[in-house]
Amino acid sequence: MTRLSKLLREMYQKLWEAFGPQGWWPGETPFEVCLGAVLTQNTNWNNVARVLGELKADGLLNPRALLLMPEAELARRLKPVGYFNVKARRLKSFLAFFAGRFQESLDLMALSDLEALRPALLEIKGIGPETADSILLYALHKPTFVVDAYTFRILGRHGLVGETASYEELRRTFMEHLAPEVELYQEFHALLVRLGKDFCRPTPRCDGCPLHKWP
DNA sequence: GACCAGGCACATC
DNA sequence: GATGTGCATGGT
Repeated sequence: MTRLSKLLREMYQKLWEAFGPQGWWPGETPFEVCLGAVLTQNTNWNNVARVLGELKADGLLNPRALLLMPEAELARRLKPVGYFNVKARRLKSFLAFFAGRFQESLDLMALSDLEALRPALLEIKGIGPETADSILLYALHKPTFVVDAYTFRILGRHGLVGETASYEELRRTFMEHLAPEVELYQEFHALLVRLGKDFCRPTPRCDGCPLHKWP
């Protein structure tokens, strides 16, 4: 067992003991998870939940309705999440990809393997590495690790990776040192976000942090 | 009123 | 490859 795999397991253990299961991703259907992944880009989840709730209440939280909706109307509905023009365009490009290749069926999409689907998702304008990995891990249950701003900050501050590490370096760090288990990856990422929100802020709040002065 | 939030594309050096 | 900029609302 390498040093890193030991540290990562230890970190996961401490977070689990401190916070318990996070039950991610919030969302009733895989499709809703995909939309949330795009809408939450650089945005507070509360704003996303509001917009998704409004779409759901109006019966519009499905591929067909959103494909038919004019982009300008979609943008108007996305206002609370910020970047609404950009995100309307990004959702439209995701929907087009999805309808074109999988006939609106996430079940078919889930049949594709990770190695084929990840590059395909990354081809879509507006789907970067974090959004692609979120869709793969939480909507399609593929064992890929999601790296986000909190992951960079937490691993950097605790000296597990260099300050200049790239997205792929961090993703590889997790995937090469942990068993490729979907549930483990889901909980670990969610726990890192929880830690980031509660303690590992841009200005740290170390008082009470379960990883204080660790390792 | 500043700072922050579960990024990404694109231009430029 | 690294670095800078635009995109924008809502909570603290």
